[in-house]
Amino acid sequence: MDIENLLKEQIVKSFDAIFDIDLSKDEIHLQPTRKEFEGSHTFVTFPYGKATRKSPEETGKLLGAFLKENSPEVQDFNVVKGFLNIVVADETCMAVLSAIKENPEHGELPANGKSVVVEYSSPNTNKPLHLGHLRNNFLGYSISEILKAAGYTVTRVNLVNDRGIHICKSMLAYQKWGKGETPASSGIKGDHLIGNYYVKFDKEYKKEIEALVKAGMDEDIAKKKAPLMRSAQEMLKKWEEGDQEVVGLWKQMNDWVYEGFEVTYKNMGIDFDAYLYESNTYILGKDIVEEGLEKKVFFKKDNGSVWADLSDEGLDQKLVLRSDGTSVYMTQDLGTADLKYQHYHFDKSIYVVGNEQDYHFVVLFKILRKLGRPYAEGLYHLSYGMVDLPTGKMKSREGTVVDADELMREMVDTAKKHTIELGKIEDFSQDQANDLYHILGLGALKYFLLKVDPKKRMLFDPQESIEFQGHTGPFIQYTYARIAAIVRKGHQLEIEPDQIDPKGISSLHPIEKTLTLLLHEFPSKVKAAADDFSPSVITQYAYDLAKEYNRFYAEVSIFNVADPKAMEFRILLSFLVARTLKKAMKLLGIDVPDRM
RNA sequence: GGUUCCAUAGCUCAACUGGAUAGAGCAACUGCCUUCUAAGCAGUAGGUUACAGGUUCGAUUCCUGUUGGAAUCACCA
Repeated sequence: MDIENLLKEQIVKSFDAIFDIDLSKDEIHLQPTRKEFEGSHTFVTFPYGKATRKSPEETGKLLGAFLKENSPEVQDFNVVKGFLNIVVADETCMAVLSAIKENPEHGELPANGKSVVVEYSSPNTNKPLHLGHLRNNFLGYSISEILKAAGYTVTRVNLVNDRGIHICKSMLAYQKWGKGETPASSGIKGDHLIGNYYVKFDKEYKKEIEALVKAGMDEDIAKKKAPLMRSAQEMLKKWEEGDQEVVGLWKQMNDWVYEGFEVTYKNMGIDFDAYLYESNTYILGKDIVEEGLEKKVFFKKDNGSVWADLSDEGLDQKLVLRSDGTSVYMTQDLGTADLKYQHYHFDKSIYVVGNEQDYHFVVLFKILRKLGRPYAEGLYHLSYGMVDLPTGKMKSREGTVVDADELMREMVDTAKKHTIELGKIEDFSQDQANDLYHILGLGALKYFLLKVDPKKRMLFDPQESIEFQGHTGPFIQYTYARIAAIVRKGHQLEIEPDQIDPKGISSLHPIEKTLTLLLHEFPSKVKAAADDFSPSVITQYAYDLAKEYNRFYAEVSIFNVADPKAMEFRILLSFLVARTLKKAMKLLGIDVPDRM
């Protein structure tokens, strides 16, 4: 049963009966009633004035009266100007709650037989993960969970960027200045150790450029001629030729990085179904370049470089293969797209990549369409905004980044501090306490990064840090823990939620009704989040639900009521709110604690 | 300079895709713990939705222009 759908049907019938106007259900649009008015669903009558030949207000009144008379689900109505506010019947809400209780999979949509590949994280192996990566990872993980709940089969792929000039920069710096340092010898986590050398390279490289410019060289030329850059390029060439020493160093350093990443991913609670490595995929696109030349999608310039001409689509020309025959980013991505399709036969393929690469993906998708790839329509760039600091953009090379490991540690520390101050878990073991700090700290961080619309850039102020009060992860976790306490107390009284029948209460408190209808909305929120690829739909929903529950908690007594049916109803309602909050948070990759 | 995106309370964000008096949180101020967890609840204050036009019953939302900001336009990724 879907109340909104049902009301739409009733409204269609009413239009037919009263005005002899034939509407389809899809034309009817309902919106939530603003809380200053009575009711839950609102139908706007302004657009129908011409057809009904009545004022919007009169139209609303006629419709409302008809609904109240003929629909058992409509208990009452009121009309304000052109707004018809509908009050859903108590019995309907009880039936709704009963149905939700009976369905442990409430909020999980039936399997739709479609598969989707979600690519996210995709780190470079030359530096540790930072705040920007956190947004990427949390988004990718969450959207995967949401798509699963929406009925898709999901494969999560991490395409590791493990080769290229930037990797050689770290390698070169290590070779020159590393003195055989290892994670073991220095006590530095592998990814951080490598990152240090990437920064070192940039510092020395800049010195070289400066010196050359001072000697009278043009800056652009100096950037290319600087000895360090030339050495790095030479190293890349050796790597591509399979030079043993270079490849050996590359393997060694990448292994250190992977050890570091593994720890970070584990802390984040992020994982993948498959890994792809660019060192394996970078050659793949070359066949497609040939194919594109045959199909006249690409053309070759005199120097041998290959280009896609997209000027007929309002874009310019784009390089797909260098004149020396080596591949560029675009070449690889063409090849990897095919590879993914061969492996997974996806209906949709999502790329979770920052919006600085918008243009790249526009071009990539257009080319694949021109090449007649059957999967081209299912490609989607989930383009998310950058995370800015108050000081501006983060730059790894300049060391002005918020490090992921450090930030997570700080969040957990802050959670610990808050928890100890409140002193509610003094009977916890050390392990239990540490688990809780982790759940809360990561919950705060994930919620903070996911609550903003992915498309928008957002600001992170490390000074003010992340809140644990108000519109936050811990607020929702707290609400869950509160309800867990209620359920425990119910258990002591031998009242078990799954044995409660919510029907047959004499009347419902308005907040009980609101909560029930909110629970009822969960599946449609999951669908909306999946359709928009937007976890923020879920964060907002979880917040609204938790907020409303806390209002209920403050206003209504659960165990201190005369009517045992009313008490049971409230326990069941609480239980189902908790169940739904837990599910919603799971879609965000956030755990909830039983106590906090 | 071309293209794309953005601009909402002091700050961080919403606004169900064109609907009611634009909502939350933080920060400030007032109340509420002898009763189920105060990481909570209730309230006060805070707005010319960057600016100027236009479209219509109705605009934060759509169109045009202006101002300010970001990204991108590499034989980098």
